[in-house]
Amino acid sequence: MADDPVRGTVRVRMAPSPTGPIHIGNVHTAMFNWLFARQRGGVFILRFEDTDRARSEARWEDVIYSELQWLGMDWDEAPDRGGPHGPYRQTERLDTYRQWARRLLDVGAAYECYCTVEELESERQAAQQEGRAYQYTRKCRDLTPEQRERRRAEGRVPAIRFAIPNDHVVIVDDMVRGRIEYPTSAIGDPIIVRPNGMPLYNFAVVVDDLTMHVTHVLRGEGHISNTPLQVLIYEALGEPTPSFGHFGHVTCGSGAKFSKRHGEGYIGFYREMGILPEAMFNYLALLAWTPGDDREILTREEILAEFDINRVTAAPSQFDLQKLLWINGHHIRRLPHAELVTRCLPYLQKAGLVAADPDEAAMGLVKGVVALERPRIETLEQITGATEYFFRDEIGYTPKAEKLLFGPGVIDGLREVRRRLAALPEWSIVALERAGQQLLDDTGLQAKAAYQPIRAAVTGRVASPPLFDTLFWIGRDRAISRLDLVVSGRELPKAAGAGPR
RNA sequence: GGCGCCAUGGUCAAGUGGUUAAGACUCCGCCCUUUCAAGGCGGCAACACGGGUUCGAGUCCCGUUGGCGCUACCA
Repeated sequence: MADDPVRGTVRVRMAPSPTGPIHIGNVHTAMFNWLFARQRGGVFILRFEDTDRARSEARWEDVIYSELQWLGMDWDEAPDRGGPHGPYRQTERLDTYRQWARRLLDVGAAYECYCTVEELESERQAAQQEGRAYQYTRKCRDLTPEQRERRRAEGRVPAIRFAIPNDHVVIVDDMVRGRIEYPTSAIGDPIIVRPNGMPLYNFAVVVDDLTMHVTHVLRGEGHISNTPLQVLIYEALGEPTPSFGHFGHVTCGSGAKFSKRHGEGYIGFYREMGILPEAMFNYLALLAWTPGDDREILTREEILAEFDINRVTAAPSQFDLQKLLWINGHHIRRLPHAELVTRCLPYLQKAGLVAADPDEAAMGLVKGVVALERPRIETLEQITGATEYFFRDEIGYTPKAEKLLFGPGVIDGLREVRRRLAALPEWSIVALERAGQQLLDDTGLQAKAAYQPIRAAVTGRVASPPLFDTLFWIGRDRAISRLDLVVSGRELPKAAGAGPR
């Protein structure tokens, strides 16, 4: 179903203000818009609401493009690629707003208001002192042409106000929350165009959405209260009203609602820590939506095939890093191994563990150790901490490892281990396993008692992948020199980070 | 203050008048196991409150409370 039965092709949009790094919540609604469009063969539009010139910057537009790209979402019409209904930046559409404002004036649905900011402010304060809710008095609504002329002569430049119809209830059939009723008595006549010609948000969105033929306005719940006014403007203009749907907000961190600053609400924060885009996509899809059964780990394709706006919940939701990490772990484990290696490599290089242009041997080691850690890591970045002892000559020892190495009889045991490892005819996992078994047979020790000290001595920690794989990839020379150090009784270097292992 | 939206465990959530109120994350325990993970099994933990409607209410209605939003010459 490529087309909406009554309106033709589905057209949706994301309309952010480029005033800071895009918030997770906006990415979430962008994603639902994208899913809705792609599922129906529709069009996904990107438009920037940059009328707040002081705070809008081009670099934030780039951030938005790259975050969408990272998540695998594409767009059809936008400033960067044009489209039939552009331009796609509000500051480049001023003429259009002027034309539509003229039309509102002509049909008598809007009027010029000559009140000054100071006058309005004092009215507002008066209302506040009397304890009544302020609403514009509408005193410019019925100005005669002569009165308007007189004010102009005083040098006043008018703003344009929209005339809200009296005693009328606007009904919106919201796609995610059903019928919403809103009395017009709660809305004062709003200014829609400033004296300097700059349109205000609620007017500009309507003009943009109608001239871009947007069929479904899917956005955050913060816009619910704006919707009745917007519907009134569509009606006054005699233009068809799009369908509306309002998603609950996604909040991040402890209560802080709109922290657009760096940190938890910024999606790049998660990318940098090694969250896979497919995991982020998966997690975000599960916020306010479920496939209708118990599945939690889903691919982008599965989500695209099964997303259903009728199953989207209206309640707000809290972003939970723990669950994202769990989902990320699953996606890491389901990645083809070569692909996982490719994605881990930059993290290892950034940590200085692997050269910028690793040779074949280095890549062999990377592949080997990534395979060992694959079931253990939850983020790509964790690969560095988890595998550094495979790459460095010098390692640090955690308190737990140190304590274990000081246990009774441990040093003597390790001397014997060192001797056997040095004598091994072949350094392979099979040979190491055989030697390990031999050690148990000869000493009568339990595996745990025999192996943990070895692990601690060669890795500096008490937890690692299976011992013989670990030894194999550490290599004979490093393993032996680490054993020598431990056996020597010299003080062991401390592990840098307070890593638990 | 006025108006609007929202309300199931700590978190994400299933549920569309009749269920012992699913499932997942987190946490705890057990199994597996050379350690740590992964995996398997099990456990703790919820319908915000008060009234209705109904034979019967987490589900419908009203009110209260709480959270959020709008109430701008912000978006």
